[in-house]
Amino acid sequence: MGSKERINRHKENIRCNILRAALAIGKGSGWNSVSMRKIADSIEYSPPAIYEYFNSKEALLQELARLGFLELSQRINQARNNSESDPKAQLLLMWAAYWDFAFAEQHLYQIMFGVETTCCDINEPRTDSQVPAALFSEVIGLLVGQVEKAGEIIQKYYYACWSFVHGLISINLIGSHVPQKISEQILTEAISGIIDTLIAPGNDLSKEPYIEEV
Amino acid sequence: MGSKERINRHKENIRCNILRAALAIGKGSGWNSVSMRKIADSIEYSPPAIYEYFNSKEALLQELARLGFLELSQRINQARNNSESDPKAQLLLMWAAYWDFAFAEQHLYQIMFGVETTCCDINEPRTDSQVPAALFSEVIGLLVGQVEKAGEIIQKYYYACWSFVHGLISINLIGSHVPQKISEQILTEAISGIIDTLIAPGNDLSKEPYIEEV
DNA sequence: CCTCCTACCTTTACACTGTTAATAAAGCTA
DNA sequence: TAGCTTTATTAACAGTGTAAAGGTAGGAGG
Repeated sequence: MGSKERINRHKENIRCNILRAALAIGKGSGWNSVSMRKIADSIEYSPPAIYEYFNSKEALLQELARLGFLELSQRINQARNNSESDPKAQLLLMWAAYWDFAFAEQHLYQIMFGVETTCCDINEPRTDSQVPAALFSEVIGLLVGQVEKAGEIIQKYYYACWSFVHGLISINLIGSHVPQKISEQILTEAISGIIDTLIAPGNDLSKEPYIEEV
Repeated sequence: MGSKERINRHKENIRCNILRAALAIGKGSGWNSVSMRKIADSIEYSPPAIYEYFNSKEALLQELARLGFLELSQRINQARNNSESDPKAQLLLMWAAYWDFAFAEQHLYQIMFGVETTCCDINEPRTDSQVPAALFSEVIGLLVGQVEKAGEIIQKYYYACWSFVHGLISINLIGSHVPQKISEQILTEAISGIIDTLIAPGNDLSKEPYIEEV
């Protein structure tokens, strides 16, 4: 009864080919021109055959985005493990990894965070997309220490860094002719600056208005 | 021959109706479901009639985006004029105006900066979209003063602020459940922080690597 | 006043799109 | 071998952007 596994392997293979084809078309001609028929053409199947593997085009693209988050998380994790144990240095390298991913996989980044794609169905858990946040938060936690309301402080600083990095990436991807070198310089300086305000002694974070209400 | 003007007025009116209809549909059901036929239905014309006024659907949406940039620029300008003449206070209010616009006109903001829409044709000048940058740069220039390489410093700080604000807005629009109050707090603190590093005495900006090469 | 011409608009049509229903073929199970 | 399940196909539907052809009304010139 090994045939069952062979068939499963075969199906998995087709599924993978579909994803690969979609990604290739997206990279080559933009996500707008990705169509079920073109994918079908590419894998030499009829268009409805794809629906055996994905419920809809939207689901297919979401799966691609999910794989993107997997890869992104891996890169961030790797950046952390490859560096010394100083949390600030770790954070800088992790954000650099995020940055590098966004440009190495521009098209994946677009469906992961593109306005039109992601904002629609927030019903489902989307756990994979939350892994990066967890990774960063953990390291930020090392800097914050065991203070009161640490969770909220961590969240706040994570969002601050993420906003900055994501914004800088978006602006670069849109094509606003900022030299990449300058962007990278802005990136490291800003992240470094945010972290410094975080670990500055005497910076009583608990004085923030929204935390005040105990 | 005043009829010529009446006709022109009439045409301008139809053109305006088309834009209004497109915006209404976009606001109501998302930009993906905006179609020439629905617009035509809404203004009670046949679909090809729209092509008398806009060369393509893309051009129509781009015109909407252009109007968005006009409105945005107006708001930023107003924020500056309504405030005292302290450049830092001005900048904070101007970015607040940018922020408010993004949420008051979420859908406009999406076509103005949506990944898929904007990144395609950068051939044309897109002058209207560059007005905000000019407005901010002017005020940043007041803080920088008449130092060497002022232009590059201004550009750098403008991009730093813009990235941050745009990133925070994007993340909020995507729907990542950050309480808006916290976002606004992050916003003002970060912008204020960036400006402070800018006007900090002894902060020799000309020491930056990319400026060094005289 | 009549003709012509131009601008505007509609109908029709084409080549696409995502997706579904009906159908055929192939392979495993009994 | 008979039947059932799985997998793929063809045909079709509703919708998309857009181009070409046709008509119709209103102003211009005789």
